Amino acid sequence: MKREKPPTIKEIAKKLKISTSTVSRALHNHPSIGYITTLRVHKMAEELNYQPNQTAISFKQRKTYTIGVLLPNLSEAFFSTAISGIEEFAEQQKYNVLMGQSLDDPEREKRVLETMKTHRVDGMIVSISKNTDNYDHFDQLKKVNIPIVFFDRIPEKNDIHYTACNLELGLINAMVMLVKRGHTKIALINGPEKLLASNQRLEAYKKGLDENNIEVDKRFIVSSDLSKEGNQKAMKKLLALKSRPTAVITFNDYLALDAMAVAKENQLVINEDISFVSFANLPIWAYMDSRPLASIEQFPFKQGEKAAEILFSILKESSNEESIELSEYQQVIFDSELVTHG
Amino acid sequence: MKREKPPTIKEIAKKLKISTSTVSRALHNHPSIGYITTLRVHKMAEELNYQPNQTAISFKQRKTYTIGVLLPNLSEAFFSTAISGIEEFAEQQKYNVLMGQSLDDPEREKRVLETMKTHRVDGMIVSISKNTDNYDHFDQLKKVNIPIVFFDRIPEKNDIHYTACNLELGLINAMVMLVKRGHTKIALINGPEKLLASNQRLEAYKKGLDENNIEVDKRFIVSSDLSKEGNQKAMKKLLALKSRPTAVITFNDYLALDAMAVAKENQLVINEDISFVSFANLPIWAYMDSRPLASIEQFPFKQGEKAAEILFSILKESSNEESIELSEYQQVIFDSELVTHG
DNA sequence: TTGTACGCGTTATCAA
DNA sequence: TTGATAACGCGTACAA
Repeated sequence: MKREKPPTIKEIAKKLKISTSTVSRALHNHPSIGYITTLRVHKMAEELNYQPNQTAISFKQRKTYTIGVLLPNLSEAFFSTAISGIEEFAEQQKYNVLMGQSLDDPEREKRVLETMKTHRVDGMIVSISKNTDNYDHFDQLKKVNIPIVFFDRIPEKNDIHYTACNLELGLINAMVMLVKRGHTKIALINGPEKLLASNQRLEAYKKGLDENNIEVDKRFIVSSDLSKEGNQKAMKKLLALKSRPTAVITFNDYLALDAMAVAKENQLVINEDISFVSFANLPIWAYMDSRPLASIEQFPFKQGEKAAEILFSILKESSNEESIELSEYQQVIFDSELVTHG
Repeated sequence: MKREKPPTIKEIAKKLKISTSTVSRALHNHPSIGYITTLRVHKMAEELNYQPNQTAISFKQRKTYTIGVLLPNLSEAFFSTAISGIEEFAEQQKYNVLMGQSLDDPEREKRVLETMKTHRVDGMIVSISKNTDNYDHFDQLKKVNIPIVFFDRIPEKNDIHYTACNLELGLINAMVMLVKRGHTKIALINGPEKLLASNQRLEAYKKGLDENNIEVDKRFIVSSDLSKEGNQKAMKKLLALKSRPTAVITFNDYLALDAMAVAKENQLVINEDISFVSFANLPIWAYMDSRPLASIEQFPFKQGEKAAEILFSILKESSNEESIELSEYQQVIFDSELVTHG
């Protein structure tokens, strides 16, 4: 069984004894082609099961109708939700999605970016790995005119497009709720200090305390590398304090899970002896018995969708060759929302 | 700011006053090219920041070094875990992953498949939507020589490559465990009847009962459309029986969550008044208080990885033009494993 | 060891 | 309304 090549416009042309250019135009319903010819071409195309060779088109048009999405980890709920939103948007625009994960390894991130670049994706959506501190490889893409929209985990730069989530509002609402319930000893288990996301949480935390006229107690601020062991260690550190916190805000849901487990081991009753609030990345608290009082929702789906929207607006604009590089950087910040788990 | 075209071998050739073929060969370290020339070419390529235009190569070689992955839903843990495994394997092979989701809509499935076909992916990994009952569009791909490896949700045909998971072993082990604990009234909340996966579960369930010398009681077999309401309704139906089951096996973890919630509403204590076993798709039981006694693990990551492995073995083989279509269909079935949640 | 010439499938320009 | 031809970037058979 020989591998037969898919039909081309050339074949259609030959069978119909017309030129390839006529076929091409007929297939695109070009007005200059006669009605009958157009009809005959379409019929023959149907008959031969013709499909345009996208690789040839991409090559010629310098456009692949493909966007690249590079995320730290596809199996994390937060990111897989986001990618679902991105895919939906892209599908509507008849674009394809090329996917890669960095696994939080900067080297892998660079490699994946490289292959996406050589594959000539039209644009990219990127959430940077938590260990990335050098953004040169991203600038490289800019040079070859591949726009990037950063998503959620963004570099600390101004000359970029991005979507992100402002954690402040949600966190401050959380604190107001905690204070209303009588909590004053509110701790924070944060992520790695070098992470931008950690900084944001810390700042918001301090601001929240301030707005509620609570002094910052440094012992209540601990951090974890986000490994299970790190999480447990951080929580244990808090529980070892003479004056224990009565409420704990955690960097994310996974951390909350680990911290709550440690609390339970210490015979503490969740949401009685000690309350939790976490930054959301799990969708299933509603089913769980021990759960945080509330989560601070960051809307991965909406964020992903928006990132895609921004990217496509850039792509469209740059194909109207007139106005290149005219628009400013698009930076959309969603407000986090407090979701209580009654 | 003009969009400058990326450098090509032509440019390198011109600057070095040699021919493009020499450049091409030098870049591939062809032995026939002199050492010095090779060196000069590499240096110039470096200098100009040359990168081969993959779209041109794909076009010429009729090979895109891209595989397509089409899954029902990227935001479901089971599938996002799988895709993580697939991506890892593909990355090792320097392949790209084009991703799409059907959202269980056969029309969307068809559309996505179509665009992947026109984009000339080298091969595909597909988990079919639960509403798909016509496989013509998959056969189309076969015709144009794009191999497909089906994954987990596979069509009922023999002439395909696939990886899947045999649920029987895990389920029978589950039943043995249940019987050992004194259960004889074991119910099954199954998925939609037309789903292959439901059939498999039902067959395994019957076999499991048989091996334990328990009669099949039809009232103990109910099914759900897998919506939250459907799940609750199914569980309520079981609880409404005069002679209630003492153990319930559920189609998947989500169903177990809903069913357990209903049980709790009825003042039943999980794993005392009524026990659960589910087919696994959630990774976080360890953290939950109410959880099934055990889950039947289906290894999405391993399955995904294996599917990728099979696909690449096919791709490699078909590039050794000698032996086309020689090999048989590769069909790998993993055994499910019972994982207890002590 | 290197260069010339061609073709992959499509679209665009120019000519008829 | 249609056709001939060039071009996109690369690899390669053939020639030198």
